[in-house]
Amino acid sequence: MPEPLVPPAVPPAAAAADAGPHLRADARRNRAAILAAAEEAFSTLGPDAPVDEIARRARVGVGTFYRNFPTKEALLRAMVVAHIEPMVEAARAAAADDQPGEAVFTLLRNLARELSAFRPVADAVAASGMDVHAKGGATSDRLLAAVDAALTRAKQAGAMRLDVGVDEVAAMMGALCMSDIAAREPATFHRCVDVLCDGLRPVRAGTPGARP
Amino acid sequence: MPEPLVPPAVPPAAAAADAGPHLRADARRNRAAILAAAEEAFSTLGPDAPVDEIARRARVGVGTFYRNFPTKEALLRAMVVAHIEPMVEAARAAAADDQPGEAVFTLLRNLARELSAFRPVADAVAASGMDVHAKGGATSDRLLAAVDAALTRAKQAGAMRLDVGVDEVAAMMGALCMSDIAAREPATFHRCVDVLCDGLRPVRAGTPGARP
DNA sequence: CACTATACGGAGTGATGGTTCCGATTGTCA
DNA sequence: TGACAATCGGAACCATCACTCCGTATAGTG
Repeated sequence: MPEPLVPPAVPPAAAAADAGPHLRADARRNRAAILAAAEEAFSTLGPDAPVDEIARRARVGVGTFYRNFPTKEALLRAMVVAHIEPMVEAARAAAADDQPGEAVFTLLRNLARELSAFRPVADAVAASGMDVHAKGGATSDRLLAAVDAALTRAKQAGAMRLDVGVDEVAAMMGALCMSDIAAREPATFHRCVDVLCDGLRPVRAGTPGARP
Repeated sequence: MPEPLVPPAVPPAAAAADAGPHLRADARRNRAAILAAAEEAFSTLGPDAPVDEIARRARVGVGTFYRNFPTKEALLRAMVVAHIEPMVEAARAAAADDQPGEAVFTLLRNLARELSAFRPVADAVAASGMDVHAKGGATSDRLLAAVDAALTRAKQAGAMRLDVGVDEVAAMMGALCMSDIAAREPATFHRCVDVLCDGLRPVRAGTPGARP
């Protein structure tokens, strides 16, 4: 629990990208610009896009960068939560859906899309030494838990085979979305996601297998 | 074509890690030591292990490093072919096997093992800018072709569903083996490979789905 | 065993990138 | 509107890293 206590009576301040309690208008604008620029820079320039370049794209000096994020790692952490939070929401919604069967599969397809958008950031995180399973642990655990809940409900509804767990699903989804196939061959990528989803459905006798 | 002409009548010199035609004994030893050290360094220190560190682990000066490999990229290329060549062999053997059905699946399991050993190198290649689909293109294309042949024979033998191609198989195998699940959770990883293989078998009516 | 071509080691170089510092600028409140 | 405090910009700093150079050591040969 990083937040100590007494959140200063400004509960839902900025949903955009949770900044501190009371930033000056330009500061807030700059912070958002930096986040957007970083997103673009990592996508375009690869996992180790320089800070100077990110600042340049945000039309901001490096000084401003380091006032908003004490270190490059801090920026990455912020980007991670910005990406993962919506996924957690989606997973929770799917777990609460009253048609759990189809909900998981649409969830998985949505996660596939968002995870592959997340890839450049994940690569940057990996390249910068800090490993996700220590730093972002809390966040990614929450995602796993939410997905697990959705899977469980789908199993209860008989829409999913029982002999695969979150670990396997997460591993395969993660692997697929972090691979460069997602960016390079969208068509093949979607085929793979579909195959994966098909593979999660319970094996029914008499299912016609191959399409012509 | 970097080699001009007149290879000095020493055709099959070194199979270990194709060095030049006639190196002095210590030079040859050092080259091998560097390759081994690099393997270890990339595994331990991550994709951008410094050249100095590789040389140190090989108990060799940086000068020696650069005499054996004109550039870090050259080292990476050498490592790539060193990894991929045996896989090509294995794939060809599988394609020539007289039991194509089971041969593909053991091939895939072996490839899974060797691909995950290859991962640190692949990451280093990716991190160093040069992308595999241009530089190592020739080599990886040969691997793809060999695997394709094996798949085709398996399909002819009726051991594999017809509606997936090399692209899908390569994408999923690559994704799975390049993900960190292989290193972090070997058990889960093997489960996933098994699931993938199962998914490639033709869908037979009446197959009992979930194990208890 | 002596001699020479070849290989060795590691200090030095230039470039790149993360981080700091401080004078100039600008938003905000009285 | 005026003044203060917070923010801005970017030059400067330091560490890291790929790569070069050159004096020294050694393998291979007659």
